Amino acid sequence: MERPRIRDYFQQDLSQNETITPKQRAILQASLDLFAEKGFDQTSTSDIAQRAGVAEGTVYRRYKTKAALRDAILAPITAHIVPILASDFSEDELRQRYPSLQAFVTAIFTDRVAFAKANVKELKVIFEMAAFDTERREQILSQIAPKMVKQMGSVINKLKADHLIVDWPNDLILQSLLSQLFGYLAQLMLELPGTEIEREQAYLITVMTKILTPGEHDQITGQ
Amino acid sequence: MERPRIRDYFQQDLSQNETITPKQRAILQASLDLFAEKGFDQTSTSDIAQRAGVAEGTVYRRYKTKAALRDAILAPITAHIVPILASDFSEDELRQRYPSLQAFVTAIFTDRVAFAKANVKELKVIFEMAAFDTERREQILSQIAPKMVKQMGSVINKLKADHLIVDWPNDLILQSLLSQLFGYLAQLMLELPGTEIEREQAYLITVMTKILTPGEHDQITGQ
DNA sequence: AAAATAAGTGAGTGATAACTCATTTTAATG
DNA sequence: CATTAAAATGAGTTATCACTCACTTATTTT
Repeated sequence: MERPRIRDYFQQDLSQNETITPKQRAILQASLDLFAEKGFDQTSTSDIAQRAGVAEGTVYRRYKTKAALRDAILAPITAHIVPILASDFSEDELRQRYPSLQAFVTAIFTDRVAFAKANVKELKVIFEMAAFDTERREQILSQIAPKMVKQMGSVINKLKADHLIVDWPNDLILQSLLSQLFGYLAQLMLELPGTEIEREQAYLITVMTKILTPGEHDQITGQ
Repeated sequence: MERPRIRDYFQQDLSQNETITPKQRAILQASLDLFAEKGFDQTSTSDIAQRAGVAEGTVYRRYKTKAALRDAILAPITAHIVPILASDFSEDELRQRYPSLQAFVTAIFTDRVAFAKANVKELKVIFEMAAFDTERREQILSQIAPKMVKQMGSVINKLKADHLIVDWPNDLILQSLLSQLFGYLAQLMLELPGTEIEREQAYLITVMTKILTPGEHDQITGQ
């Protein structure tokens, strides 16, 4: 059940361009950890230096500002989170036919959820930025949203054509599915008490299947 | 279509204990606005003073620290948000029978959504606090969660007894419904582009009904 | 191994933000 | 109207934080 970690792509990205020293790597790791724990504003550069075991000046050697450090952390996350969360649909999953919608939904979401679980810190960071920093939100969404809508849109269209799922506008289908997914991820990220993760996961699949299944209540009334 | 505003309870609360001067009221209003616009950390006390049209010292007259000011804002929100979001179920809605589950869900959620729309600023503030301040989150949740679970739990139990909805654990039902609601609220709060609010709202009801409707996919498999 | 380049250091700096307090202004009371 | 109390003021204090730089240590090159 090995899941890819954004962290790995992270290091991969960096070592492509220039060599990265162990101390610089420690700074990035400490920043990610602290941003996820306390949030960006609540983390000082001296906090980062302390956690990374370096002098504060070292933090500023590669990244000229704290904002640049944040962006250096954010970039690989936004770059890799979409391809993994949204891609591979048409290639792998759709090629083979699934016996039921439930089986299909299960196949698609179990490993996405596993991926999310393996990258909780990264998700926390990206959520904070997207939620409370308007500029950052627009930046992140402009990179993520179009690809996501396109990738998943093609899957949805194929399923619609075969009358396997409800005939609703794609953005509405996506919204309800993502709401369920994020609701689940919120539990992981916020470490809410009294949640049995495994049970929730099976339930998540069931609810998503139910939403997608064509049925009697599908006429959307109102304007 | 007048919906209660937390703002009103806010002023009500304050005027009960002591008299509140116009300038102090302006400070609270400015704080709420700025916290919702920029977030707590990004708002300085001088920002607040400027927006409220008072001297910075005046901000500290009633509230000894910035944190105390935050708590004074947070308290009435948490205190009144639950009774309105979760209550009145058994009293009003459940007494009369609804022709369909859809009608019941519609009746319950339309005014909750309207209430949320009328209090977007307050919701933004409470979400920021709950999302990235662990202490505040526990404080807020300990006040909100138990009441919510209890209030809505009783409604769910009655519906279950009549076999009108799925026989799932209450916390799981709540989670999926709240996920949908929050997914919708996120659009309001983040002002995401390209969303037609009215259409989403009708859709929200439909999805919630679909989730609740008993059916064939309701066995939760997996462990 | 000497020279040159890069990496790392930490005391120091300027700016900003939270918070204080002596004084002034406003409101209440006799 | 005079006196007293409360409210408001804003210049000033302290602390913290992002960021700099002259200098030291490590690494690479010749």
